[in-house]
Amino acid sequence: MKLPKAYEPSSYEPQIYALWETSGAFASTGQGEPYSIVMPPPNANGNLHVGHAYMIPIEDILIRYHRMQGRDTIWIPGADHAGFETWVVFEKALEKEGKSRFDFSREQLYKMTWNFVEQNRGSMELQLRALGASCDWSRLVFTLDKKVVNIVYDTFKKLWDDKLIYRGERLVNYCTKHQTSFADIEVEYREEKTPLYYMKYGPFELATTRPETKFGDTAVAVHPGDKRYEKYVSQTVTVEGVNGPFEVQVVADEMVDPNFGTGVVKITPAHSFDDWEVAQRHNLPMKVVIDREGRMTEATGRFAGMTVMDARKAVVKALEEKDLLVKVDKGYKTRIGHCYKCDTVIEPLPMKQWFLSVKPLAVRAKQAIEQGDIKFIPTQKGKELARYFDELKDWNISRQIPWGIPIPAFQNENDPDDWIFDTQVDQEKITVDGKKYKRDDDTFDTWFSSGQWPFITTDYLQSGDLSRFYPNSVMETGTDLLRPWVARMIMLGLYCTDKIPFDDVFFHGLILDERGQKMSKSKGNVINPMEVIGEFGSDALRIGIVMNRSAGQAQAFSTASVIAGRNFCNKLWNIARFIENVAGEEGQSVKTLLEVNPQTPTEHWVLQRLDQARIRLDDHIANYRFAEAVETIYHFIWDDVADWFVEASKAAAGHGKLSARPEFLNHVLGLCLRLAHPFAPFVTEAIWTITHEDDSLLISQPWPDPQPFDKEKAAEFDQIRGLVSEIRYVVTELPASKKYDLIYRDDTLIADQTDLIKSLANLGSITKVDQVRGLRVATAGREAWLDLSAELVYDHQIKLERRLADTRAEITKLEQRLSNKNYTAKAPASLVEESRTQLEEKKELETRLVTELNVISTK
RNA sequence: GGGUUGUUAGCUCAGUUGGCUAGAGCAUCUCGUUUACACCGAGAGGGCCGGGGGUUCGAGUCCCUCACAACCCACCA
Repeated sequence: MKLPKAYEPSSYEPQIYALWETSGAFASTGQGEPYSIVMPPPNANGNLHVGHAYMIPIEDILIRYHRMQGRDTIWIPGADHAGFETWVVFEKALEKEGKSRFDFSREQLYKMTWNFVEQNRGSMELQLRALGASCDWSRLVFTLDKKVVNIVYDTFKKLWDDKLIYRGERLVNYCTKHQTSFADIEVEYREEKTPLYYMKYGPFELATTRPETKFGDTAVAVHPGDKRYEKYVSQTVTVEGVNGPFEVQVVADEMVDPNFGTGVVKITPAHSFDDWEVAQRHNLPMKVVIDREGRMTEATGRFAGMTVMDARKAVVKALEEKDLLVKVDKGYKTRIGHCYKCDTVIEPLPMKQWFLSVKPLAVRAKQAIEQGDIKFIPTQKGKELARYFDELKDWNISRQIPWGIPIPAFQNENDPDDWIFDTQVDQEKITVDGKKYKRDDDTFDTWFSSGQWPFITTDYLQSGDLSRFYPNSVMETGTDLLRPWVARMIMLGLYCTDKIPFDDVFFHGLILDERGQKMSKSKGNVINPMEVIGEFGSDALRIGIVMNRSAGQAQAFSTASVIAGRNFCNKLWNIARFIENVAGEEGQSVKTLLEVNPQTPTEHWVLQRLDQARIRLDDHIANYRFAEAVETIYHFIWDDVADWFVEASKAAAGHGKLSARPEFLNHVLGLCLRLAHPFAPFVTEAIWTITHEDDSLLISQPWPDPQPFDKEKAAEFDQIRGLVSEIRYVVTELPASKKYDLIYRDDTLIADQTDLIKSLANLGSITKVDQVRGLRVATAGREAWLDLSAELVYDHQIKLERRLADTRAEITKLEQRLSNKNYTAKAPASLVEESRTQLEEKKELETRLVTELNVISTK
């Protein structure tokens, strides 16, 4: 088949992907050393974003590369039920229909959400295909699949039996709109202006931003060293309040800043995280005054039923009326937590939750990190994580949304403290040993189940056929998931399997918009990867996003780089077109890929370059330097293959000479496609399948072996390149209307490669002469002259003079360096030797330049 | 307040354990329609490597310090 003139990604990519998928190329082979990646599961019913457009190519590069290396490779895709995110979307859809979650039972809600997800599912899977993800779709795991739930229950049971699960009342970040608690990391804090009210408070005066919580006060705290209030500590004082007098204890606690406000703090254990801590330390009672709807409770008397904000106004007014308000600082600023979805102010509320005692798990995880059992890229992330394990608090694993894995626990109807583990979560009530139990309606925190992802997806605990892929070779994820996810995978992985879940962790940074701003819907600066693919192609996006980017750094998206990627694909395409044409003219077919040994210097040279590129790619990929790897393949293909090798092959192509042997061109093309395939899978595969008449696929080809080339021969071509570059440099400055001639004497390389040099340097002729004239091609160090008129030579004089000055400056520098005894004594011998050689070369060049200038001036 | 990262060409970024004249892409300038490619070719220009100090024969790279930016954690009653 013939290659069409231009590469149109959109007309090849879908078919190419379908070819791969139907051929079974994505499946593990069962042969060789296992190499595995488990994909961080994208939201099942969402769309991919640019973050995925970075994550997927990286993982795909690793997978394709190792697959070609002959490893037994698997990339397991996943789909996330995305507990909270999906829930919000679903609830909005419900609201549109004029319904609410309160109209349905939990079972109904779960089923409805399931159907909702099913309906909206599929787009992210299509988008993964558009990105070229060579993952094994037959292994796709959904985070609510039965097997996931079963393992999560086993883990919960194991933790339960190990007494690491407990029911505790804790202050939680509670969103009164979503009726759910949040992990600390899910709360968005913002600095805001909020009035600071100074009020009379028994014998004290104190400041608070939340006067409405006054009814929940059970103490006041002062700093232990604060002389002003020393005498009150441990006393009970009577406070006149808006609802009449009440009593509180006075405690001394370090958390109080004696310099802030009046140095006195009212303690409301039920509605403030700090106060909660103080209450724990001093055994203080707790009084709840705000309910889950965000309204004041009966305990607040006449304020009951008011919203928090209304109550605040009403209480302030009441304080004023009772002359208890001293002053108001209206300019006070503080950080207030908001629900990251609906922006409602987060209320700290005490609630019964399931907790996991993380200490024993964290200690083990930290130890593993400190022993270096896991390789982190970038390295600092490991240290960050080790510190995090020190300060990790017990993990609240309950969530109050129906869309998730139900917690398999039941409560005795007659004894609230009697909880049993049971997996019959489809039953609202069960009877065990004659006692009636009621199901807990909470679901697990998403991270509790996804924290087990590496061994769930590989069926490790079930010794399934994928268990050889655990631990995973590498976990590739975003820096933002270091704590919520990676930390948990390590803890739970060690706890459940006694193994670290992955050998390496690679963190990719956030992708910012073109101006370095964080992307957000509200800013309207979100880049849709599918649009980029539509415009430039999938390979272009992959290359553009991987190049100019390093691990763990938040960096801007760059359309220019995507364009570079597109151009690269086009370059590859056209190299293939050229080779196809030559092969066609010569009657050669590309059907078979035979090993073809190099003959000419050009051929030796290109194999040398190819080998060097291969070695560098191996090294870059082994060290997760993807941007450098892309740069390596880009420049090898463009500079070495297109600009030198292909150009050089033209010199002989028209002469029926063998230096442009079509079979060798084909051979090189095949090697290039293989090297480039992990980075630009679509275009390389398109070229492969079009130029090969058999039904082989590039995706399944082996990575190139070391190449047979002769260094000496390759060096000859380097000599030619030097000469050609020099000629081009000189000729560029000359009038462009005509071709120039080269003359030489006693130069076998030039004699042997006349056609090549003539073609590459675009010369009129190359002739051997006895008497030279014109301008010597000075820097290349060959016996060659450009046959120029005296005027042209004279015009070039200035350039030569400048070059001479530069050369002399370099000589001075080198001489200074070498005359420094400290340098010659302390620097490595090889380096000093290098400097010496360099000096020699520069001096030779100087001599040639001087001679040439003398010749010019005497003319 | 604590921590992390960053500050290199007009823009976006590389620069691996300190070592040759600090690189790339895009952009800019000059020349060029040589039948693979104008999504091209040949060539060029452009950098007090954020400021200051130090260690070293040698610093973009290590140390100190300052400035600015981003992010994370904690705290702010």
